[in-house]
Amino acid sequence: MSKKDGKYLTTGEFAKLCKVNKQTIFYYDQIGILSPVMKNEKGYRYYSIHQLELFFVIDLLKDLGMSLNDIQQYMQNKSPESFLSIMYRKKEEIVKKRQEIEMKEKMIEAKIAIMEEASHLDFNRIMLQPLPEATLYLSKNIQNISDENFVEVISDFINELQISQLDSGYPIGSITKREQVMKGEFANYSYLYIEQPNPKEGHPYFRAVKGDFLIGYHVGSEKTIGDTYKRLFSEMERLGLTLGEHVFEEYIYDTVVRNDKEHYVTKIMMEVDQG
Amino acid sequence: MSKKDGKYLTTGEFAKLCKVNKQTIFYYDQIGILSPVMKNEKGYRYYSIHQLELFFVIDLLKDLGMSLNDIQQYMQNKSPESFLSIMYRKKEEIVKKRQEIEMKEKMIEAKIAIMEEASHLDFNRIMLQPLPEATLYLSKNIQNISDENFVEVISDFINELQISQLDSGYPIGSITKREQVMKGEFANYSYLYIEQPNPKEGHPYFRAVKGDFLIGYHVGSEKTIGDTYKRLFSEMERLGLTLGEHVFEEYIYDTVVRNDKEHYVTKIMMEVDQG
DNA sequence: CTAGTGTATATAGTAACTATATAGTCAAGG
DNA sequence: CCTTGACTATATAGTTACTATATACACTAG
Repeated sequence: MSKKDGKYLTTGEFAKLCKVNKQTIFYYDQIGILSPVMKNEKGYRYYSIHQLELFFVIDLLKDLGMSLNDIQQYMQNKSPESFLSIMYRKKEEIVKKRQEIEMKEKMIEAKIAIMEEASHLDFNRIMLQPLPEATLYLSKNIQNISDENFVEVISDFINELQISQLDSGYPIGSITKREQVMKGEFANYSYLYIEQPNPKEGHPYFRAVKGDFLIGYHVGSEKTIGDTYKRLFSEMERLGLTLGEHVFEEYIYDTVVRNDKEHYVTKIMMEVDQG
Repeated sequence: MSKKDGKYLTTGEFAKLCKVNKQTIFYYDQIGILSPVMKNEKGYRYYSIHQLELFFVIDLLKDLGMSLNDIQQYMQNKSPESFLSIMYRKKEEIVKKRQEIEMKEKMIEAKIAIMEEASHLDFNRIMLQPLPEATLYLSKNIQNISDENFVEVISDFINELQISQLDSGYPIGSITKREQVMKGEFANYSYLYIEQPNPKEGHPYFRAVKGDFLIGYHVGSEKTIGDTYKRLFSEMERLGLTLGEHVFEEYIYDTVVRNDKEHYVTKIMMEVDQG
């Protein structure tokens, strides 16, 4: 549709170019954030192609978390200065958002790697393996911790994961000291940890591990994990090994991929020394 | 809160760690996507820290556009296999999403650059400037085009911008041929274009420009652009120049930053030859 | 001149929260 | 032991940004 002073688009055409529902365009007119340049005597709306750019800007702002209400505030009172200041603000936000996306991409890759690896495992086999050095982000010590303190430590740990983008997608694991394991206190962990495949500089709570590990898998709820520890200990004895300083546990299949606790799988990695 | 078999979190604590409203946690229980591991005789909910991981996964899926309904479908029937297949799908989607974010970041940078530059301009001055070579993405020819064809060409142009991520954030400009300009048909454009600061390989419709330009700014609606052309022509004559092949127009201030057409600013760049 | 597509308004429904109202629970201090 | 304040629960209504549906008028092609 055209008039002498330029070419115009109908609501349907405009909506198609914006790749949204026609109703959305009506709605934007109604709430006053994007009204047609002209309306004919029958009430038909006509948009100019310059308004497409405006739509794209609205879409951009919306994408960056601006509400239609806030957008409307700006639209009532446009100016190059306020637009520029919004852009500067949004520039900061989008950088953060990009970093979050990048982190999530890494998380997905990690989940894929874990699940692919798990699908090729025989959970009944116990193996002796040297594990390479790894960087772990540790929580504060939680051995014999009280309930309130536990919540606080976990809270700190989780917050730090999110603030510093340390959630690599790898499972949150636990470290138990030999003494507790020997006493059968398998749930009396000393630390929680999360592996960092690409460690960042400037974080204090890291810690490297390296050495020989006896690795077994416990299938079922945590309550029966003692049974698997028993199997591991007898295998240890058979191989003439002694328990090292720490035992690491990681959930491989948990509430994320299983409905039933009986199908949970916990990986147990025991540091061992040649007797 | 704890029980002999591990430490538990109340709804409030859990919500805080998830960084969401407590009501949201109730809601997730209600729709059955994340229910507490246990509920006491008074109906109090208790969550385990492993459920935090489940929440993070839900949040991830939600972020990647999965509806709570779809998430619920999965949660009813979890398995490592279906989780893995979701992850593979989401991996593709997040790559696309990252690229979109990157594009939007570039767009914001471009808008900032344009606005900053504009804020330092004197719109009354006419300048003779050599312009460097630039890569432009062009629409099909729209000279003397009919209304239906116009819509189709614009549609193609805009679609290609979005599909091939060519929307650089620079304004959509127009190219008018000398002949039309001489006849005073300032709105009878031959092409639309958008500048590509980082041109991609493998796109046919690109075109480089380079040479001397007489640059002026028209303040006000398009209807009165003839006045500014008149000023440009007299300046051209004063400098002993003749009009070259094309004239480029770009909206600097438009409906995005101004409510009133009288404050729109159009940049006019006339190719000129030394007489 | 009619069929089919387009436009309009008005109203109701949806997803995913979010807020509010009301009531029961619990631990700490006087 | 009782009260205060901070927590828990459910139920219901409200919000945002659409999205769908119903009804009526307009335009265009055969």
